[in-house]
Amino acid sequence: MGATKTEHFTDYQNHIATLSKALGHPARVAIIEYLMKVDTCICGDIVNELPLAQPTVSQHLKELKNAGLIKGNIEGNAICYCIDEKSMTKLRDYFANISDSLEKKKSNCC
Amino acid sequence: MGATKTEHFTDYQNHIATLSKALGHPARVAIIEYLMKVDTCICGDIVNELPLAQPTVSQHLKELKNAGLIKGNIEGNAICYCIDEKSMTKLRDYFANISDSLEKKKSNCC
DNA sequence: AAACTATATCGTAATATTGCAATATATAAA
DNA sequence: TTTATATATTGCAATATTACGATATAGTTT
Repeated sequence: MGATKTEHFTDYQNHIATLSKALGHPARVAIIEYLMKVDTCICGDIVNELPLAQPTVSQHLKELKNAGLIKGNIEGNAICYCIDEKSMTKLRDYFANISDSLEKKKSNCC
Repeated sequence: MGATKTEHFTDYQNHIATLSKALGHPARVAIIEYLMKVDTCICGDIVNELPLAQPTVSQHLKELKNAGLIKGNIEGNAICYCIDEKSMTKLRDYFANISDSLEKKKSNCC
């Protein structure tokens, strides 16, 4: 026990969970917001933007990358991280679909 | 160490993280999908829909409720859970905003 | 009241996450 | 080549999450 029983759920459910989980930490939300703000993906200095030590930031970046939310390219001395548009589209579509369905239903029982 | 340093981040970042984290487990994604499917919120039997023991499901429901993703009303013997529309709207808006901004930028450096 | 049903809580074991100091790696600049 | 800079990895302690058996709670039915 202790480990998530991923094998009992569908690939889609696991995928949405993986993407959501990656954003389930304020530091990682902050990283995404910083990547949005800088506009370009040529960006070092993510560490200086966050109130966390360098190894901790590196670890959060790795998790975002593993989940597929960001991409990273080696760019000389620094590394160029940027948001993976596809994953954001996937999340947008998922929640848009739920939101739209709820609006149509208007089952106001709660 | 070990605990998330929420105090260093904005309320908004923490809120998005809380909502995302709640969906960061396939069982909780499955619960949301079930609540969408049944259409009405008069629904017991969530336990029978999931491949997990009753206490585990109860715990997942509690987490979804704490995060504000679902609401629960006592309905006689059973409990009526349903999706909290506001939180889904919030997530939709958040990801729609990111997705739209990325499309406009088209900074195809990665 | 007693039995049944649905959900919650407690206690606990297994596992995962968070955070950071120390250290490694790799490119750039001098 | 040495030094500086940026990022990654390792190792470890503190804390959180996941899962479930046992048990509690609360309403329903008989």
